Amino acid sequence: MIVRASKLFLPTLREDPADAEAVSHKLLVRGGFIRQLSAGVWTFLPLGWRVHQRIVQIIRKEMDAIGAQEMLAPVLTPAELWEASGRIRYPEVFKLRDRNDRRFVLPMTHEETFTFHAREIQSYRELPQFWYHFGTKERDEPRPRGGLIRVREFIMKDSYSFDRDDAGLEESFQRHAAAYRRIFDRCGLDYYEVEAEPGMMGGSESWDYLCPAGSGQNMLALCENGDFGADTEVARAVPPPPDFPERLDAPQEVETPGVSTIEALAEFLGIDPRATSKAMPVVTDDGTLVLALVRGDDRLLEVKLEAALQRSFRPAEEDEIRRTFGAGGGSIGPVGVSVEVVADEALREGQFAAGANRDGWHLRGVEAGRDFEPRFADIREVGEGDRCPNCGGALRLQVALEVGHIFKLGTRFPQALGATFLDEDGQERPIVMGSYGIGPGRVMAAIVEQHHDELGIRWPASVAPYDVHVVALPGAEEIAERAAERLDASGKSVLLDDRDARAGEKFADADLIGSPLRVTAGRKSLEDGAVDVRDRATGEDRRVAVEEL
RNA sequence: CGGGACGUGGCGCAGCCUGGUAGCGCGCCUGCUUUGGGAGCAGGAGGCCGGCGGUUCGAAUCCGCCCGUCCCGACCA
Repeated sequence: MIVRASKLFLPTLREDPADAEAVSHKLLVRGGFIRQLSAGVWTFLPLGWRVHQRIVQIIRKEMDAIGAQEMLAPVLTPAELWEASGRIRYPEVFKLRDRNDRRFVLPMTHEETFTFHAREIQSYRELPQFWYHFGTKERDEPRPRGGLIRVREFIMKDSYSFDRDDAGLEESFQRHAAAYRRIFDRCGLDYYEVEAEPGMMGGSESWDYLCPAGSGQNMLALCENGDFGADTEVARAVPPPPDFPERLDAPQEVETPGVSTIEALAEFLGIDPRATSKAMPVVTDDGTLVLALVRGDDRLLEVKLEAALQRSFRPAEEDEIRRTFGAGGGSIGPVGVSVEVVADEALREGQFAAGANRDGWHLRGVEAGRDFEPRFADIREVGEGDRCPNCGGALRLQVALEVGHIFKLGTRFPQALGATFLDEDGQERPIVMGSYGIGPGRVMAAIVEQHHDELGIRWPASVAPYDVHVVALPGAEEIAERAAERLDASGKSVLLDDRDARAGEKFADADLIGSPLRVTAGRKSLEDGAVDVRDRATGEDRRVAVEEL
């Protein structure tokens, strides 16, 4: 197919849009791929939609290859389904009413809808099933940002597996994981498959596909030796060891007037800040007060504590702290308290300074197991300087973009919505479910984040808007046409720049748009009856006769 | 939801502090010249200055409220 630039709606911009920060945001807008309609709401212009469609097609092929069946579920969804699953209470769910006051939801994913249809599955003989669609998702995001990186409406490939038991789910999950790896490979992405925090989806296990990028909402912890990559929300790393002071046989009270920070405490006691501990009292959603304890130089990571407690929580308030510990926030500790203590793994060995539950006093030489009985859990945030849990190599943190997420959901939705089947023994059992999502728009943003230079985008051939960008310069229109036709005949998609514009402008647009090959027909090449072919990625140029294209 | 910034032709910006008939660059239209990396000259079109209210003889400019957009945080399949 030959598309003429003179007829194409391709509004390229010379300057970066003022409100863009992320590279992918700038280049996709400048290149005329996308335009914003409202915060987090984007239109794909012709070029952007072509790329989107190419990504969709790669996903579709790989989903079909594992036996998944494509269908299409609606956006408008009766609220009852979401009441049944309980997800209606999530604040980012768009809700609306019709003229008769019937309540609807605009889904962020389609677990409810697909489970609703899975109710027609009656026998183990019909299992497993893989269903998927490319559906529009809506999210009332509190803060959209970064072009296509975080949006309020987007298309997602979501698939759902239905199995009779956990072993079946494991198999379905692995097949999806393999398909996802092929998809991201074909898209030319550098990515990591990592354990993830399942968040509000729940379920027993989930994996994330994270792409290192200049912008993104996830943080990857990567080992210098390449044997470890994990989302910092779940990463379990080895913190640098403390330089412990001399061991004490029992905790010793020390008066520490006016000392409320870890730095001040370490300095006052003349010890390594790593040999101190920090107490964070929280109140869980059932009203229980819990004391979380991390090393003085560490930060508590809320999602990890939430996972450890299996409940959400809020920080305790000053009066709750005083009532429970008999001291203010800066002076509390784990010794002699009646509440549950969740201590970070880093506190398992050694003696640490801690608050004494007495204003203006601390304890030194506090030892877990001897002076208090905590429940240990990994609740600290991974930091620069940590070591790899596998090989001890240095970890570095890398911003990353989540392009896919797969979940072992189990029976939560089938149970809530009554999707059951009969097994060989005639027993009614809930279907065991998995769900698997990829955002093609995010994939597109991630590709641009990873494939660009100062001039523009360098699309991998598999997803480029056009295979070849033919630039027709004045006097060589005819040879350009012939080149385009020849390329078209050989099955390439061609963008022919036949606009009445200057050479520099055409080259700049070609670089910006970023198709993998550029073919230039102009006076220079005309002398040889040839064209110049340039590789966008390498910048390599060669002169080729039209007949040899 | 907390903090910060911004809103002026299509795009990027100045003007606002110190009120007095709205400006620059790019883009756009016409003509001539030019033509392998974003041309030159000449002429031209295009703006409820985000909205509403207030102060004032007079508001893009000062005050108030609202809306929108971006950034940081909280939040996030």
